[in-house]
Amino acid sequence: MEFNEKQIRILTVVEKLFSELGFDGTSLRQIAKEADINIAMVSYYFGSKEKMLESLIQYRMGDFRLQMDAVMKNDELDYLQRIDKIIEMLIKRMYKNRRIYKIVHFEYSSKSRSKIDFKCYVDQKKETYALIKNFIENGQEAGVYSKNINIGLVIPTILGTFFHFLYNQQFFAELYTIDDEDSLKKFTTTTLTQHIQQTIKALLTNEK
Amino acid sequence: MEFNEKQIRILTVVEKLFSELGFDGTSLRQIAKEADINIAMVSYYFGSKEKMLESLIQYRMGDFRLQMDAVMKNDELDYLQRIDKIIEMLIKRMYKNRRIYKIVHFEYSSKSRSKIDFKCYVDQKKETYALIKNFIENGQEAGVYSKNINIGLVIPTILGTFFHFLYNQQFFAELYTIDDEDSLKKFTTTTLTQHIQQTIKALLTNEK
Amino acid sequence: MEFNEKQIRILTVVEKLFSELGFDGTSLRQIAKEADINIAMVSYYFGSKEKMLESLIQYRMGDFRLQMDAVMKNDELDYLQRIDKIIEMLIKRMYKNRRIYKIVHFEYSSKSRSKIDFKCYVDQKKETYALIKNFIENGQEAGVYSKNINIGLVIPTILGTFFHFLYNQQFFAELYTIDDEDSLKKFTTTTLTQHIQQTIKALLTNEK
Amino acid sequence: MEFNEKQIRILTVVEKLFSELGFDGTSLRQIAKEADINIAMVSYYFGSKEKMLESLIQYRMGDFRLQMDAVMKNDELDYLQRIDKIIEMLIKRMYKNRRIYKIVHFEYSSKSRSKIDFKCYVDQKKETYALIKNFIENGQEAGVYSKNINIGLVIPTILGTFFHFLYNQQFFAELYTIDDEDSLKKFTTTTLTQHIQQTIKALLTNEK
DNA sequence: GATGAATGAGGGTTCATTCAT
DNA sequence: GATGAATGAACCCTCATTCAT
Repeated sequence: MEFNEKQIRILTVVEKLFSELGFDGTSLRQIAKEADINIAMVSYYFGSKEKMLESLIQYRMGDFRLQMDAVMKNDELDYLQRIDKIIEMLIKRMYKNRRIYKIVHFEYSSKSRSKIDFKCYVDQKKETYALIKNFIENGQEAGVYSKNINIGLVIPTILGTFFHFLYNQQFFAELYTIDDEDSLKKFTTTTLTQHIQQTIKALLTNEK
Repeated sequence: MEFNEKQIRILTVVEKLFSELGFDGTSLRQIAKEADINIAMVSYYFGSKEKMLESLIQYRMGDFRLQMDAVMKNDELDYLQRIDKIIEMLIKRMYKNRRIYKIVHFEYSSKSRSKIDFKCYVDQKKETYALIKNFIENGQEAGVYSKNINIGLVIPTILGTFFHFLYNQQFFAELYTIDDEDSLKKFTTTTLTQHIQQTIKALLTNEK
Repeated sequence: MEFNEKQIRILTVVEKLFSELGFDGTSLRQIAKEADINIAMVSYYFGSKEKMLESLIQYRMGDFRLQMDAVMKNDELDYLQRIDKIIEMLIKRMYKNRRIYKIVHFEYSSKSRSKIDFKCYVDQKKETYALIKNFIENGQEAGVYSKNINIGLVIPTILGTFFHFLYNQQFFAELYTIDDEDSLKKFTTTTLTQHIQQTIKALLTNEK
Repeated sequence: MEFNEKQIRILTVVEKLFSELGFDGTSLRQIAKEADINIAMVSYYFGSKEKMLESLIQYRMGDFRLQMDAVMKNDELDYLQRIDKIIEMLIKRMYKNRRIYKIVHFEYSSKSRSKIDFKCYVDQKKETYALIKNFIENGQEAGVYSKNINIGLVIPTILGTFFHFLYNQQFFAELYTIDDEDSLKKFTTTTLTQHIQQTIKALLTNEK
């Protein structure tokens, strides 16, 4: 499905508001006002509020799979360097798309949202899982990674650390003096990324 | 602040609905109906919807600090056994209170909820952080734990892994055949706990 | 009907709030809070909100008739001096009771308030009218006052001028630099009183 | 600001109900029912209950200034005839707009209504005052009117007499056998008007 | 294709009053 | 006699959506 310029303008506003105020906390009036469009446009373009969220997910989740393959098959790097690269890339992706992730995390885990189709999100999760699984298994066969690892839970550790940090940003802001978006981005791409890399490498290479 | 029997009944319903439908997604009428009370009771007892959430947080966050001290000072266990115990306890606590955590995670990270007082939650986070910090530093001084650790990010790794798993439960349900609350609880207290223990221990004891 | 100390305390608060916020604009909660009593006391003591207003009217309108007789029969003063005295007294009375008058003026002229019994107010109006009528007729027989006067409309002129000034106080505040209660009282008892005296005397003594 | 047909229909109902039941005593439901519109229309058209009152004031106070100029500059009439004309016109205007005046008198003098913008009303009052002031001063210079007059209080005397009569209509109904709207109008335009004309002329021409 | 007008439903809150104690 | 707890009804307002144009 293609989106025209106006639809994209709306979706950009929607993403911002949904991530800040939540799906139920955002009204179509706010969206219409902030996007400077008529309120009827929303229903007209997307059908309903729910459908609009689905469109947003689809719009944001579309172009993810491509990047990863490249990294994983890069033969110049060894397995430790490659996991560093993967984590770096995952965090960059999550940071860039943190808004849509927040929306999805919340709505996806709610019983009430059974009407919303999260196929795009789930598909992407499956792909990421498959890629990581394949990568770690190769590392295990190459004798670099420990065999005693619950592969399915590696991604929750990477992503979970990142998002838990993000959702408690106010709390960590004091601890690490993060006071604006720039410092947040910097902390994320340096300190936080390093911590996660360190953690995952320790897990993957630990003997016991 | 003390809560009487009726207030607790309401808060129990509120916790369930808020965690399933979100704060904005839950109406006072739903709460009143499910708790079998008059809708005016909500305002009467708590003042407002926002205050009701604060009361819920206060009610649930009240009795946490006590448990941890005991574990941390248990001299019979060595540092590796103690970190296992701590993680086990943290996960049990989070699992038990997963509903209120979900609510708080979402609302705490929303700009719109600046009116709500999350002091209880933040206080508890601070305490948990202080205890973990103290524990790890002791382990470092004892020469058991590596000195190259970002202590503030250890908790996000523990809690983040757990919650990311939880919020994507539908996804992992297929992977690990989790189909009801019992199997979820079992998986959490065994496989997931073990993974997190393994990860954190690897991180803490890793040389490099 | 007698009122005990607590009832009087309530009625004092009620008079203030009703005159500032109106009957419908004042809630029993506000009254209870300001009078520092339990909210149930209001219904308990007066039966209902409407009955409470009736009690207030009764309480305030009780002791009016006595003062006037004295002035009217004061033989030491001539008819021009006596009308001055009467107007002075009327304005003092109205100023002192301006709050209850405002309430009554509004509610008495409302169709919806047919439930409320304004007997006390009407009785007092009748008496005042009878006294003024008698006084002017005596003045006419004495040849001091003109015979071409609509006696029933003299009181509206006196009271109306006063209340119109009062109800548009904000407007006149600029014109006459009235900025607090003291300056209001001073203006009322001097300039405004003089204007009304001058007007009524001109009317009563005008030949044509 | 222009009002469409439907808005005017609503405002007509609003004026009637507000003047009979008061601002706080009238619910949007009553208005919606009587105007035969959906209750949401009120907020849709005017924004809020308060704004609706402002719109009503604006709607009613819009076209006043024009009439007066004509009368005041009518050179065919002498100063006594002209003050008669002015009073006649003022009373006609007030009678015609008695409802909105009642609403404004009450709400304008209430502390609670500080949110409502009475600019239109105040502006009109200022204009009327300026015109009367100018007219009387001209009469004084022409040697027709006494110089010993508090000009700012002449309008309260004219308007006050009228409104005090109106607000105590129930009382005067007995005295002057006024039992329907026709007899009220007749009394107002004849007897009451004459009384006020007589009073003001006596005041303006009185020597002392 | 796009939109202003309009609406039924429901939102959170406050109301005056009652009743058991 | 006095009061805290409780309630049904109503409050104003906003919601997502529809429909005629």
